Order: sequence, then structure tokens, then C-alpha cells
Amino acid sequence: MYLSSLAELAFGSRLKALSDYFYTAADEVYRGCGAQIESRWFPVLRYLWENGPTTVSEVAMAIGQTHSAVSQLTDKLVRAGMVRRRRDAEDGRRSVLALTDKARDSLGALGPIWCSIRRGVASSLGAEGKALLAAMAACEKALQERPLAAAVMVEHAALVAAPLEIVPYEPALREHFYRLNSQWLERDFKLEDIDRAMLSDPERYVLQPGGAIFFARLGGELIGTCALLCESAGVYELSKMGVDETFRGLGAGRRLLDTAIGEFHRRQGEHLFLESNSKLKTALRMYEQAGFVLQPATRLGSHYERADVYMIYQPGAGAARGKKAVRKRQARATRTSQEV
Amino acid sequence: MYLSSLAELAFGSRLKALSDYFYTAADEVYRGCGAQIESRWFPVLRYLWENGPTTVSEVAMAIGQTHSAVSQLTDKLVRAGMVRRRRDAEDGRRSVLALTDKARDSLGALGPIWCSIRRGVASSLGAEGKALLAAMAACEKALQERPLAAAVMVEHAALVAAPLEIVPYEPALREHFYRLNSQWLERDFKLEDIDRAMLSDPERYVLQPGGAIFFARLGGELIGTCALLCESAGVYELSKMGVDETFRGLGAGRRLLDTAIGEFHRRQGEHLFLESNSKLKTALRMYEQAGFVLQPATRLGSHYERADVYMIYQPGAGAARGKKAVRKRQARATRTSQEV
DNA sequence: CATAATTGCGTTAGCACTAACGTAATTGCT
DNA sequence: AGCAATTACGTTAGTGCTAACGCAATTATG
Repeated sequence: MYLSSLAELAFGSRLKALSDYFYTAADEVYRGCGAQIESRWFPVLRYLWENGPTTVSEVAMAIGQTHSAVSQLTDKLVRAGMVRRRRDAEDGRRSVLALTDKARDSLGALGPIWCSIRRGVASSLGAEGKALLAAMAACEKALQERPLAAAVMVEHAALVAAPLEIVPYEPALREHFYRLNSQWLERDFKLEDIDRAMLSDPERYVLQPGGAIFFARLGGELIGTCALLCESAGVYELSKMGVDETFRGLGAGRRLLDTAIGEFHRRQGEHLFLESNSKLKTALRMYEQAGFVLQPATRLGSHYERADVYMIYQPGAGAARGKKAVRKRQARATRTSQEV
Repeated sequence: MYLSSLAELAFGSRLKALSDYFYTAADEVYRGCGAQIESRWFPVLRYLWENGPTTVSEVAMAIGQTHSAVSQLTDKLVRAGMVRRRRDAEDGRRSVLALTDKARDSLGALGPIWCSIRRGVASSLGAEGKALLAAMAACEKALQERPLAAAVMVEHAALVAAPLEIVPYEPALREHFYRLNSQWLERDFKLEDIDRAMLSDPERYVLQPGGAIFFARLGGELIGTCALLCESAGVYELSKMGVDETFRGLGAGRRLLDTAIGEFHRRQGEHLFLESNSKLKTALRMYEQAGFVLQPATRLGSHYERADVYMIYQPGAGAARGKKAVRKRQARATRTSQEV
């Protein structure tokens, strides 16, 4: 699903979808069993069932909704003959809600259905259901203790205050080269042997043959990296570009890319190419914007299994060229190139 | 929170609440950062941002909503100047949505905010956020493969078809006595030494002193148990009553209780009491309905740490007595007793 | 090629909920 | 006691979504 790829950014939408799924599933079950009840009624009725007559606000507080919602729902329940509304004798403002005998009968008969729901959830979701419940409870607690909006604002303030710099490789940063690249490699692909070698000993495999490595540093943190490999005299490959997942969208990738291209020019390189994978759409779009042009076929004798995209740096060409070749190979990528 | 106590039964409501929390938190952040965007717009805009111009239904499919929702949202986005609507030249039915330049600018500037959101979620929810994402993904997958409503109906059919019987103890069932009791004991309390002893060797601690044990069997499964302890000549204690959490609501508890009381009468017992805890509201209500009366103080020299409720069986008394004593000790329990 | 079925979209009515307001009752303060 | 503040609730307007319908365009079928 597309939404899952957005991860933390689409929490709300996905949770809503899940919520609706459960509501409609419950209604389907109630209908199927001939129960005269709707899923939305459940929290209120069950609370009254367990706790006896209570006021509107107490119910609202307990089930985490506004008093208005409970008040309106009560109208419906009264109309359905499930709930009785009474003024409280002690406090005239209060409206005391109590189940009718009909409701008590209905709810009593609902025992097996609730039981089936619990068991159905277990059989349908298995351990994942338990995990979801546990995670929800943990998140509800965490959000009460550390409100999300405030936490985000703190991060935002820190982000915009911190300077974003590009710094060259130095031995003390070797582990970051590994960390930043293994993150995305292990997420979408797998670490190939050639990766492991290069990431573990960049001095030998990148610098010594005449290449360069850059890091993006935000404040004190290293959030991205990029390597310019020297394949042969004047021929360079852009590779090992990785930005920490939680720091994407800051422009670090583009800054690294521009720096690497700058270095390629500074060394008076003649040919610059890269290999990538069609999954990495945002990266591909960035390469195009920077002047790389998608080639009709993958590179002959590629070092990587995951490589299904081959691009060559043609600064003068712009993004207009290569359309036909692209269209043949990848409808989706074409659309992107037209758009950008 | 009350809803969490309902576990699987209130999935929908809790997920909705969480969903709304994330939506409003996101809106708060966007407002706080001065971004001209609303949280509900995000899935559509982001999809167009990543995939270029697409049709209404494609967007709807991708973000898991109806075409109507996307169509109406598009109205708003067009009014806000973020999206352009165009008829498709190739297929006149289709309405192609594309981001305006303004939207592209806005979204481009949103990078740091999205980044902050990801980091804020991490700092606010920590590992729980990851756990929630993982659980959601797993549940979405599981629900596609095994629809919930169908699974529940299957369980329901099996439940109503299976006969519920009460059977006396026999050595082969010893482990079930332990299993069924340790489940609720470990959930709300903790296993005390006296529990462990009695549950491990019921023949010595229950049967030999003159007590009895019963099991509730549903179809082939043992789903509940209950013990009648003989304290001294004619004095019995009802104890170790437990029904599997996933099988509650079927009336097994009541059947077990009635059987135990029947056995108490059959043995011409003179005094029957029980000790329990005020947390166990549904159990307490059942005891009252069966003829137990709440006592004003806990029992002198109780064996259990968790015992804060003491009830004596007075079959003639009904549920009307003991109100005053109750009211003094426990406002909540009082309400229940008035109600039932 | 005519007709039926399907597809894609917009519109409307309706639902569940919230925010905001108004009203009545109660509590707090001097 | 008198007045303000608070509390409890109902009502209204509005939001975000779905279901259901209708229309137009496209595709399938005899």
C-alpha cells in the first residue's frame, strides 16, 4: 500500500482506515447475528452496563469523547429504547443515563457475540492483534507524557537552527560511511559483498584509486554521505549516496550530489555515471534534476545485482532528452521526468 | 483508560481517537510553522508530488479512500490553488489532477517539517512508534487475508453449536486448574505462594480436606473452573473461580457458581463465603446475583493479599441488603449493587 | 454496428463527530 | 447574602467521510 511507504507521515490516515474497518466489521457481525445494536453504541452501552447509571460527562470522559458526542448518541439510544434519560435529583444540571430493561436483555444476549469477536480477532489477527493492542496502549501513554506536536516543534526548531555543511572524508568518519549506507541498503535491498568491502575500507576502495567521499553534517550530526569513485582515468562513478531516513527532505542529498559533481569537474573528469534502482524514485528524480540522463539499458557488466537503472551525466542535455528510451522501459519513471 | 479495558472490543474507537490525535497534532505543527497546508491534504498532495499527474481514482486507490472523498478534497485543493483539474485527452471520463507551481513550492518547503515530524514521532513515541507501525502493517495484511467479520462469524457458529457442560474434577484435568486460574491471577494481581501450592496440587489442598472442583467444558475445550473449599465442618469457601478471557460472556461462570452452590447444599453446608477483589466488578456482580452479600469489612485473617472484598452467602437475603455498609466502603461498588 | 455492461467521476444526502455557543444549576468568594 | 466563576448539558453549524445515485464516456458482446 502507498500509505505504508509514508510511515510516520500518514499515521492519521492509516489509523482511520483501520478504525473504520473494525467498525464496519463489527456492524456486519451484529447484523449477521441479528443483534439490534450498532458498533458505535458499544462504548456507551458497555460502560452503562458495567458501571450502572452515570452522567453524560462521566461517560464522555470514560470513553474519551466530548460530552456533545455522548449527548447526541444518547438521543439515538433513547429513540432506540435502549437508554433512559433522567434529571439528577441532587444536581439539576446533570442528566443521568441508565439502561432500559430492553437494553439489559439485549446486552445480556450479546455475551456470546462479544466472546466470538474476541476469538475472531485472535484467529484473524493472531499475535499481531496483541501486538497492536500493546503498541496502542504504549503510544497512548507516551503521547500523554510527551505531546507529539510539542516534540515536533522542538525538533523543527533544532533543525532550522543547525547549519548544514558538506565536509570531506577523514579517517575518524569511516564508521559513518558504513552506517549511512547500510541503512538504506538493508532496508530495500541487501548488502552485497562488494558493498561490505567498500563500506568497511573506503580508504582502500574509494580514496586510493583516486575517488572522494563527502559527508553532510547537520549541527554535530552526520546525516548523509556520498562517494565519487574513480574507475579509470577521467571516468568517475557516483555511488554510495545515502541520507539518514529521519533526515530526508532537508536538501542534504542535493548538496552532496552537487558537491560530488563539483569535485568531478574540479578533477577535470570526462565521464560520470551512476547505477541505481527504479525503486528509489526520489533519488532518481534528484539525479535527473542534477543533469543525469537515464540510459535505455542497464550498464554492461554492472557490479551490483540491484542495479536496474543506468544514468550518465550530461549537464547540457537537461531533462528533456531520453524520453523515448525511458517510456519503453518504465511508464512511471517517464511520468516523473515529464513532470520535473 | 476505560476503553483499554475492553481490549479487542473497542478497537475501532481507540484507533479513531489515535487517528484524530495525529491529525490534530499535524495541523498544530503546520500552523506553528506557518505552512499553508492541512493534514488531511497530505496523502493526496504527497502522492501527486511523488507520482506526477494522475486521475482521481488512481489517487483514491493509492491512499485507500473512495473516489468521492478524493473528488471533494480536490475541490478544496483547487480552491486553495494547490491542484489543477484537467479532462484527460485520451479518455474523456477521466479527470487528471496535477500540482500547481504554488503547490510544488509549498511542498518543497515542507521537507524540513516532514523531517521534523519523523524525528518528533521518534522522540515522542520512541520504539513504540516503530512497534505501532509494524503492528499496523501486519494487521492490515492479516485482515486482507482473513477478513475479520468472516472469522468472527465462524467462531460464533462454533460457539453456539458447542454444548456447555459442567464436569467434576479428575486427575487428568489438573493442569487446566492451574492454567485457568493463573491466567487471571497474573493479569490483575500476582500469584501468591498459597495460590501456587493449591493450583499445583489441588487434590491435596482442595479435594482431600473435603472440597470439590468443577470445570466448564465447551465442546472439547476446558474454558473455566471453580473450587469449593472446605474450611472446617460445614464451613465452605468459594474460590479459584476463573473463566478463560476469550470465553467470557457465555455464562460459564454463572453455571460454575450455581454448580458449586448446589454442591454446598448437597453436602448440607452451613456457612459459605468468598474473598475477592473490588477490581473484579463483573465477578462481584455475579456473586451478588447468586445470593452472596458484601460484608462491611474484609475477613479477619484472610489468606490473600489481594482480598479486599468479603462476601457471605445468604440465599434468602437478596441483593437489597448491605447497602449502607457498602456505601461507606466503596462508592463504585455501591452503584453496581443498587443497579443489579 | 447497435446495444449492454462497465468505468470514471461528480453530486447529494446522511452519519459521526467537534467546536462553539447558550442556558441553567452549582460553587466559590468577599 | 450577592455576584462571579465554574460546571453540566443541549443545540447548532460545520467537517470529513461514505453510500447511493446519475451522467457521460468507454469497452464488451451478440
